[in-house]
Amino acid sequence: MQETQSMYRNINKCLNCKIRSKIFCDKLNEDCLDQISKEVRHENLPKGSIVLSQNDEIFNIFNIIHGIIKVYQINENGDEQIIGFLYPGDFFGSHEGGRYEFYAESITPVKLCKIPIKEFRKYLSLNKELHDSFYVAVMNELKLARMQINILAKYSAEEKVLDFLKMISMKQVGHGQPENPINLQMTRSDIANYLGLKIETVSRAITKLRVKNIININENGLLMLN
Amino acid sequence: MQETQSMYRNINKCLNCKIRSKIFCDKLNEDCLDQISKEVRHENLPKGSIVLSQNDEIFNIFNIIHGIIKVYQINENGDEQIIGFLYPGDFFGSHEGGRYEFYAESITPVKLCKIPIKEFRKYLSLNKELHDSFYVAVMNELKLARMQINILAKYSAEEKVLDFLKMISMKQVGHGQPENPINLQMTRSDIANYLGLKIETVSRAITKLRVKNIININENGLLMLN
DNA sequence: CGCCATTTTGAAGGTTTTCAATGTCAGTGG
DNA sequence: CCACTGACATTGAAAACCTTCAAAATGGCG
Repeated sequence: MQETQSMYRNINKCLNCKIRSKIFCDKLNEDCLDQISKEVRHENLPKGSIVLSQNDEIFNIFNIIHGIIKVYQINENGDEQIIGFLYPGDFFGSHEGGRYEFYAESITPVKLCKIPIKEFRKYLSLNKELHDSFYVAVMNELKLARMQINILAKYSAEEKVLDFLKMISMKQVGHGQPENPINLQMTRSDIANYLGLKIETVSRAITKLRVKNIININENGLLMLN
Repeated sequence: MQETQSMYRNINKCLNCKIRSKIFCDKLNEDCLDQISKEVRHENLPKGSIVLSQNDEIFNIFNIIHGIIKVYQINENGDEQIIGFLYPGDFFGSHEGGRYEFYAESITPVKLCKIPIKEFRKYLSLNKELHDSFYVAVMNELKLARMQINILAKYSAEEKVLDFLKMISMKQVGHGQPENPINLQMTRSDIANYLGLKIETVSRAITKLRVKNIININENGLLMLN
């Protein structure tokens, strides 16, 4: 009886997963979903939780069901460098070499789907579609990294901030939110770090954009005026 | 007779490939190497050749046997952004979505191994080790992209240039050259573009490093004095 | 309400860029 | 053989931009 109930819950967890259509799990058939849902755990974490740490051994990979994660590396000088903000439907935690290559920290309360890497690898080798889908996800990471390179190398502070706002707007759309208003859950400090600027410079850039009527800030949040 | 000779040449091409130990082809057994060597073409191109173009349909992927390739994207503003320099043993040309995501241009005379993507995919799906090896190569690209992000976001012009020199030195070692002297085959303009600086700033940074006795430039090339 | 953390604003200082000129080097033709 | 040319690199000075340091304003939360 309890067994049945447990299985029922498990099936629900993956089969009825809100973000499944957006991720590689979409490639799994009902049987697979049934099986893997016995292995995955859902975790609710408060804002500011370190989900995984650079150089730690990889035991799990994660999908974001709800909330926002910031991803950063500590470089050889001991400086923190943010390399991405992840939204519902994004995954993280798979790296070559057995160890995580960055820190992942929640900047809002989050709900995560935690998949043991060992189980996941099993499904990867069994399911070619899953494998391909996973490859697409990695290539997408690469695409995002190169977008960040383009922003860092080319643009002025004002352009960087504007581009950042557009990117966040797109991320929102990606998980079913409206593109406007833009909900900046991260601090100015995080934005500055991501863009290779100082916090005061980001603040001034936002002010300039406001004065130029490119954006507007009111009680509803930050609005893009195009 | 001619058939035999042709096959013999083909076997030689992959089996005796100078860079095989450094790339995913290393995972193929002799039978596979024999088969695939019938599909690959070796191409010798002069300096300044555009090997592939952003947004073009993908027909081939490439391994570098000899020479140096620069890889760059044209962003929405029409600006060129260099995202990497590739050396013998590096591969390029595989992207998600069926179209190349960057330009690849030789900055020295190059010898390339050109593999039809269709054939390559066939071997990928047949050979799990090859698949894994290929995945490692993609993850390595991601690692390099993130190194570039760290350099672009954090460092001063002088630190950027010094880091660039170290990176090129490592690349040299990676394909069997000594770490010193550093052979800068790319122009100052390319270095500046890669580092998000102007050519004059790169030039000044190199001068500063020379004055500080961190590097030395003589008829042998650029020497790192550590 | 008042505290603390975060954000904004101001002014001075520092670094990089811009514009301009000079220097270097390889290839070409007189 | 040497001057000329064009591409690339270096240097100088002024301007622009970003950072630093300092102070004021804002906003969430006990």
